[in-house]
Amino acid sequence: MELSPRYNPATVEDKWYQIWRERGYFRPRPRSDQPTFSIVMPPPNVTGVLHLGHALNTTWQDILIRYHRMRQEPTLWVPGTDHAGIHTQMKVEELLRSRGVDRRQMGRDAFVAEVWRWKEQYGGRILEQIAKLGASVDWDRLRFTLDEGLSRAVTEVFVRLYEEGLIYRGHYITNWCVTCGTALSDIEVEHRDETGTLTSIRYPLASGDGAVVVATTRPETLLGDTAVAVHPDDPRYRHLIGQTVIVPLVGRAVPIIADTYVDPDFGSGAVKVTPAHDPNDFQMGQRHQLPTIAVIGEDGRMTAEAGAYQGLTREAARVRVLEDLKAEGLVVSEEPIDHAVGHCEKCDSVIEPLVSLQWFVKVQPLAEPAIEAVKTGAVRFVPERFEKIYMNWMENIHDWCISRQIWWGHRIPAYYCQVCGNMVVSRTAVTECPVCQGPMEQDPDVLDTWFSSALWPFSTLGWPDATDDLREFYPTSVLSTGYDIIFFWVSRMLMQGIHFTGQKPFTTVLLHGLVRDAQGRKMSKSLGNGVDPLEVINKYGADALRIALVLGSAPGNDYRWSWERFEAGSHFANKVYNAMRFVLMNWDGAHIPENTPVSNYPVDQWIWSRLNKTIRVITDALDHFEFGLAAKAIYDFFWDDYCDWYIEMTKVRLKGADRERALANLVMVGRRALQLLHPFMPFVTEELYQALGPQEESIMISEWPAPQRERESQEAARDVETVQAFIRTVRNLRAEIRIAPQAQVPVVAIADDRDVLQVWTMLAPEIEWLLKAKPLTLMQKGGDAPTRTIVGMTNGGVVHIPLEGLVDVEKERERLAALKAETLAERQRVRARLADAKFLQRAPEAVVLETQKRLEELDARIRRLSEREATLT
RNA sequence: GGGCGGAUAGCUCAGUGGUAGAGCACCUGCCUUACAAGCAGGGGGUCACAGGUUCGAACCCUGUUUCGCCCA
Repeated sequence: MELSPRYNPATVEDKWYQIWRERGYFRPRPRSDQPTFSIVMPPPNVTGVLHLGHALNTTWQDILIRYHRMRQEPTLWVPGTDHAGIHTQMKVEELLRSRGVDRRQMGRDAFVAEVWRWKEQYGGRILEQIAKLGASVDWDRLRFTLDEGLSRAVTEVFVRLYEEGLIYRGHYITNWCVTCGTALSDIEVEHRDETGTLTSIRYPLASGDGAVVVATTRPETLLGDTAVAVHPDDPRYRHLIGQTVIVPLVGRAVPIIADTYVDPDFGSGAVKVTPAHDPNDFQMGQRHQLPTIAVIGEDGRMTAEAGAYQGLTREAARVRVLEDLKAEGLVVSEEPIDHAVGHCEKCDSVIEPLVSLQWFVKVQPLAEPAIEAVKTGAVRFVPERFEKIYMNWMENIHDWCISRQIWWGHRIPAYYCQVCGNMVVSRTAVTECPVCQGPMEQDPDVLDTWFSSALWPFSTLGWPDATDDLREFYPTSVLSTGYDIIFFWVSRMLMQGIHFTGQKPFTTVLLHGLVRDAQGRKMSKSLGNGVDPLEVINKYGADALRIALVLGSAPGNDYRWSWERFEAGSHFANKVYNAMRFVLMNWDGAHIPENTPVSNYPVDQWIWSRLNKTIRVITDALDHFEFGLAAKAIYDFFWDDYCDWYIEMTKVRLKGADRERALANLVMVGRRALQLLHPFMPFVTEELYQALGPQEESIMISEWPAPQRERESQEAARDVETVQAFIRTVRNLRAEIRIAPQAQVPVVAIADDRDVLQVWTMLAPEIEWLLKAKPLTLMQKGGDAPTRTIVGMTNGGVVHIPLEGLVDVEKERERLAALKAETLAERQRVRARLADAKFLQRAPEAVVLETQKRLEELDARIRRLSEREATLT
């Protein structure tokens, strides 16, 4: 077989992805009584472009999916995209604006049609990118949150919640984005500390008898003040409660009220109350039946209620109000203050709390079972610590504002009579008022995008219909996502899933961290510190990207990307490729059946021991979502054990009579190594597995390897380790005296006893081969020790490299002395430990035995060193 | 203010009661025909600090410092 010495991922990856897809491997195998394994992919935004965070998450999921598929479980991974309401609308609006078109001119229907056109054209991009990663998703089950079926689920949920009294409509204060022109939920607001000015303003008492000073960071809202509040127990103000003050500039007489919300230690201990523009003031307003006067409008400008200030932006109004207050001598003080300011998650403008008519979900009744599910362990977070974060949030949850004043999304299924105002919430369109037969119009608002995402685990499987998919694959097994959307998404899926299906939507919540740059900064467009995964794939291949993302990643931990990591990944892909290329160059292609007789050759038994252990480690790690550990285990096995030792040791047998047996084991172990590696690096492993004469049509559907104890031997493993130590010792000596690796050199080794000699002798061909040791003389202690040599200590004996005429006796003596000092120091430590009665008494027997063995070896080494020193001439 | 996480080799990070690890970087020698995207060898760490528990602590507990995140 002709193979290039360099692995070229580009020629391999697309080919295999297409074949897998055509052959239907991504679809779940037919039903059986076996438990199924299923994941619904977190739907990326249709506007999205793949970034490293997606790549990491997709890789993790694909690893799990491929692993479970190889375990022969019916396995399903559902792909899809999210319509991403505000986000997509903004994007298309921007596009239209560049063409000089405003959406309001177009009208709703034309605009929505435009967004659909955009979606059809670009919405599939991110899916193609996910395919490039090798994601083995079932494309036949591709879903979109605005699909007909999913929209039906959304309507059904809305109507049912409404009927159950868990959805209501009303005038409440909500977070309003003046730029996006819509209400937002609490979690869509990002609070950031900013330095503002705390202005203390004097409000004269109506009695003319003095004044009350209040402090505020938003003087412009004073125009809408309808009270001043103090703490009921504050002795400074107790006598004023119930009195009236005059709001400056507007001259409005408002009461002084008592409310425990007021913090007596903040500012003057008295606060102005603006129910229309502050959530806490709104609450106080409700408690005290205060009027609500909106002085700031939905466009962020002052309303008619603001009188002379009407039409000014809120920022300009702040300046003017301050000027006017100063002119009247009412400003007592101004001092800088750090305080949290809310910003729109999407557009970053400062959020304006406003009172408006919105739809809300009453969350608490839904939250309770969702809390319970995590408490009882029915749903588990990985890593566990996020359960606390989830609980904390859920136990303090607020009602959820779900209406958005935009056009792209699921329209609220509420209809209003244009004549009598009657409202109907309905699964189907209502055109005629059931009360007065007047014309009905649907609510213009759409639902929060997360409302539909919350249904994703069951809506994608066909709910509300009782489909086979639901029966078979719901609850899903794992939900893998970033810890940053636990509140937005995970909590809501749990609530809705349990409420509507009676079952948890998933068993495990697997959380990955943020992907950051090498300096630990978040990736952002403005910093330009991100990297396009496609660029990495083009440069190094998807396999390299995947293994680099997984090596050293752990649930919940942030990941720092760097080109070096990707490069290391591509080196490994190349290593794997070349190892198999070596096997293929030697192998004539003859069938090597899986029931090939067990080899009793120690090196073969050793590699099987290593392989079996690796299988156990990887399997256990994957079962516990320890991707980094699993990847490390196969990486180390492949590179260190299989390549650096097994292949190298096997080369000598490939030249001799034992060639067939060596090859058979090379191939069999190689196949299994590829299988273990397949979930991590699907493409290169398939390419090579096919070349190695597969037992199955594809590695993807081959059976996950099980340890084969009959092929391993603990004794052989120990013997090979003894020889490895021998080889390392000699290599060390050779390096020290600068003997070129390919230069032949005589080696004389003296074993302490017959057992050691036997082990060495048994593997003499490998020793000779790997060390270029010629002649290799193995003997037992007692004969004539060679002179004029340099020596090294190894387990059970001493090795000599004779250097007739080249040995500097003085230098060698120094070297030996240093070595001996080191060994003595170590023996001292080990002896001290063994002299401790408590250690002997309390440490596990195995540890004690190991320590004793170690002391014996150290004793032996010191003996050998002394003997050598004595004979050095 | 409350909570969470990190602090381990020059850099990025694994490890998690029993002799400190990897990748990259560095030094030395090698194109030893699978791989120079490689091989062999090497240097480099009071595992943030202080106490405690333990026969034994990088690992468990307490506190401190410091960086970061989330919530209010």
